This record gives sequence, structure tokens and C-alpha cells, in this order.
Amino acid sequence: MAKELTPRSENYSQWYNDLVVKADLAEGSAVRGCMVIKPYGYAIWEKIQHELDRMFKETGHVNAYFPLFIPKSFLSKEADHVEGFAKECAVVTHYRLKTNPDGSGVVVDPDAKLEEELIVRPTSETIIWSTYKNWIHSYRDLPILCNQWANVVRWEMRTRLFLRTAEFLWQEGHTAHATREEAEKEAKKMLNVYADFAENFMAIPVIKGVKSANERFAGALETYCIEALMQDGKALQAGTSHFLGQNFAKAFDVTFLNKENKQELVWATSWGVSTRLMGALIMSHSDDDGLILPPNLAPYQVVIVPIYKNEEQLATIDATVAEITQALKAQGITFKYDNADNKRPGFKFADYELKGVPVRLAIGARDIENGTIEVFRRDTKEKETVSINGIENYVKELLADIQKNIFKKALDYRKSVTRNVDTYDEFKVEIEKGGLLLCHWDGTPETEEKIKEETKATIRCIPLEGDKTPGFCMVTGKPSKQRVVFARAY
RNA sequence: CGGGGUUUAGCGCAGUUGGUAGCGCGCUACGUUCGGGACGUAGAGGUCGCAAGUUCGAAUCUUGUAACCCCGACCA
Repeated sequence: MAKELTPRSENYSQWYNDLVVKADLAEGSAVRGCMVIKPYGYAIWEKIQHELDRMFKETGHVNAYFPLFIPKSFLSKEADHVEGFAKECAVVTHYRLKTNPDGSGVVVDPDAKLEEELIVRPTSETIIWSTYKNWIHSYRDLPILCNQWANVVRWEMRTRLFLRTAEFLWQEGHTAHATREEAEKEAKKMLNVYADFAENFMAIPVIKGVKSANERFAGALETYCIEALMQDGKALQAGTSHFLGQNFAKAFDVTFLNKENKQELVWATSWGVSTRLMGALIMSHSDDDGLILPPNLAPYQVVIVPIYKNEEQLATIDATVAEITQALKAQGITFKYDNADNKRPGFKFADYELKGVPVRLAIGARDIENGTIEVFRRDTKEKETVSINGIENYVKELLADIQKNIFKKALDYRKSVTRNVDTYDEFKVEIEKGGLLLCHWDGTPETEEKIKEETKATIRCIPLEGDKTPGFCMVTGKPSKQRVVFARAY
């Protein structure tokens, strides 16, 4: 019983921290605020990358890579953008170390000061738009639809594994368009890609929406987002897509000649998701026994555990398992056969539950005799014994069912904690209970700010879909076009 | 950057009135086990965060300092 987690009911954030570490996803590092993503955690991230990358390619995007370092002067070109990121930038000032005169270790060589200091990218709009300036001359050069997979650094005060780290991995798409309409369409298109991915691969229901001015990306005209709800009733922004207008084109003087031979400023978007998705994944589905992974993202969908008393029995089981794994493979099912003899079956059961493997097959001498195998599904913890014959089809259907079931469970939970609230008094009571509150708001930053100060709740988004009935702001009584989503957030 | 806490073996912790360090887990070897987190036996493993000071003697007392964690303000 060495690996028990703190129960969620006792301390949700402790449960999260325990789980990340004990399921071997990630751990802290020697560098404050930075994490080591361990092989099992990274395998999940790789699956996320793989699927998203495929979706980006399908929507016409290509990958490229831009530098980690950004000249300090670039960052200051777009006023809102600087404002948003200046407070959390790591800065490179020197390019050389030398042996400490007193002989102890190394020190920064004061003679190696950089002419212009370099910022470690907190995001890449500036370096990319300074580059696009050279790529774009004519409407024939547009659109540019680039994505990059990269790391970025934002010097955060308080960090948590995956949810907020000083360095994190992400993808950032940066596109350039000839018209406003096309850029807006692109931003919305990518929002839909993210929503599709979240729901169909991560099994996390999300609300598509628009950010209020307060929550908007620094430098954007409009920020679209997908908002997810965690099990503890707090919301988490899972992805964003920005319509940047011509702000960066202005800042970096990126123009093109249109068909009428006139100079025009280029229209831009950017969009990204990060390793924060790992946090969303963990907090959406898992339970007190460990991780629950959607089959579509599990590093291996099935684990097979042999139960044997001696070498002879193991040899027989190995032979049967070889047939089973071949059949699984033919169905495109990923698996791990754990016949390591230094752990007992009970330990393996608990360990793979902790790691969230969707399906476990256990097979022993008794099963061999009966032509059966024990099937365990992680999401409901149901166990049954079925015939080995046709097991690959059984497992395939089971995996599909698990994928569907955990999405439904998350959706049902969200529905159960989403409600309309019409008065501010009621709001103050309800927000303490967590969940999503749909309320009327007068659309002003002042009102949002007041609510945030008094209740710690923010507008997560103005939903794009759903009820659009107008009403009156719960705080000021002024007219409101539609209900917006309030919640406390990560 | 405020408020609180921690720092002793890989991890989690104990260490009394100051006397030179221990427990659990893990680890190594061998054996018995193996259908829900096995057990026995024998081992390995520590500049007690760092630096001064008090003392015959400091994990323990004093001062300074650093790192980390939690709670707030800021953020994906």
C-alpha cells in the first residue's frame, strides 16, 4: 500500500499533485517552477501532439520552427502585447561564463554582455511577424498557415505541475491573411479543431466561447476559447484562438500588394494549446485510485497480466498471450504484456489502475484450462470473465464504450453543476458551491472587475452556442444580450 | 512581493534535559511465494540545507543566510 493517493474529498489539489507524481507523469526539477515530464506522461503528450498535428495538417497548416530568443526591442513593438508579457519574461544578458577568480566554480563574464538583451520567448508573435514581413509581398504570398511545436517560458510566481509551469510545451499556430473575414474564419476554424479534439480524444466536454475584454490575449482583437470544467467545480481554459486583426502587421510593418496594386496591412491569427491539457485530462476523469485515461490517448490501451505459479505455467500463458496480442494488433489496439516476475499480480493490478490503463486482461492457469480471460475496465472498475475466442473484438468495443462513457460522465457532471443565476445575492451564494453559473452581464469591464474582486469568479467566456435570450445584468440591471459563463478558474 | 511552514538515508518521518543518528517504505542478495498492493533472512545507504558563534562536546542552543512548500496578489 505504498502508493495511495490523498482522497479527492479530503484535499483536491493534494490529490492532483500526488497523482501526477505517483502515476509517473511528471515531477519537479532542480529548477524552480520547471518540471520533468517523465516517459509515461510524455507518451500521453506525444499522442496529443500526434492527433493535433494530424488535424492541423488536414486543415492546411504546415510546421516550421522559430528561435527561442527574441530581441528585446521586438517585444516592445506592440503596446498591449508588452503590457501583457513584460512582467514574466526571462532575459538573457550575457553569452559567456568564466572561472571564478577565487577558484570556486564559474561566474558570468562581465565582459560578455550582449549588445541587445534577448528575451526567452513567452510566445512567438513578435519574432514570427518580424519574419513574415520578409515573406509577404503580394496577395499571392497569402495566406501563410504555419504552426510550431515549441517550449516557451513565462516566469510564474506560483507553479503547479502541468497546470502552470515556468517552462511549458505547446504548439502555436500563426497565420497571415489578405482579408479580415478570412482571418476571423481561421480563428474560428481552429477553435473548432480544438473543441473537436478535446471532446473526441480527451473526452472532455468544452464550451466554445469568446473572452471578455479583461481576459483577452494581449494584442488580440478577439480571443476565442474552449473552457472545460474540472471535477472540483473549477473551470480551466483548455485552448485559445486569437483574431489579432492588423495589430502585429502594424507593429512590424507587414503589408502586401493587393490585386488592385494597393498596399494593405496583413490580417493575423494565432492559436495554441499547451501541456496544460495534461492537467485538464487528469482532473476531468481520474478518481481516488488513480488516473483514468481515454482510450484514444492512453500510451497503451490494454495491459495484460499473467498469473502463474511456475515457469511452466508462464510458458503456456506466454504462448496464449502471443496469439491474443497478435489479434489485438490486427485491430489496431495498443497493449503492454507485463510478465515481469519481480512484481506480483496484485501489485500490477493496482499499479496499472494508478496509471489509468483503460483495459486490463488477466490470464492464469484456470483461464487457459477454460479458454477464458478476465477483463477489467478502469473507468467503472467492472470485471468479467469472457472467452478468449474473439477477445480482440470484445476489447475493441469495450475501448469505444469507455471512450464514450468517460465523456458522458464528464458531460453529466458539467450539466449537474451548471445553472442559471439571476441575482447577484444568489450568485455570491452559488459561486461558493463551484460549477458554472450562467448569468446576465452588462458587458462592461467594470462590472466584471467588481464581480471578480468580490467573488473571485471570472467570466470564462461568452458562449457562441446555446441560449441567446436577452435579459438584464445581475449586478447593474442594465440590458444584457445573452447569458455568459461565470466560474472560479485555474 | 506580503503571511505561515519545512529542511536529518532515494522517499516519508522520529530524534527527550546538548554526549557524535534511528524508524517505515524503497534498494541489493538468497529462499519461499504469485487469481487484488507477499513474507523471511542477510546487507548497502547520512558533511543532519549552508555559514559563523556558544561549548570539553551541537541534528539539538544563538545569529545570519539559502532553498523548497502552503496561503494571498499576477497569469495559459
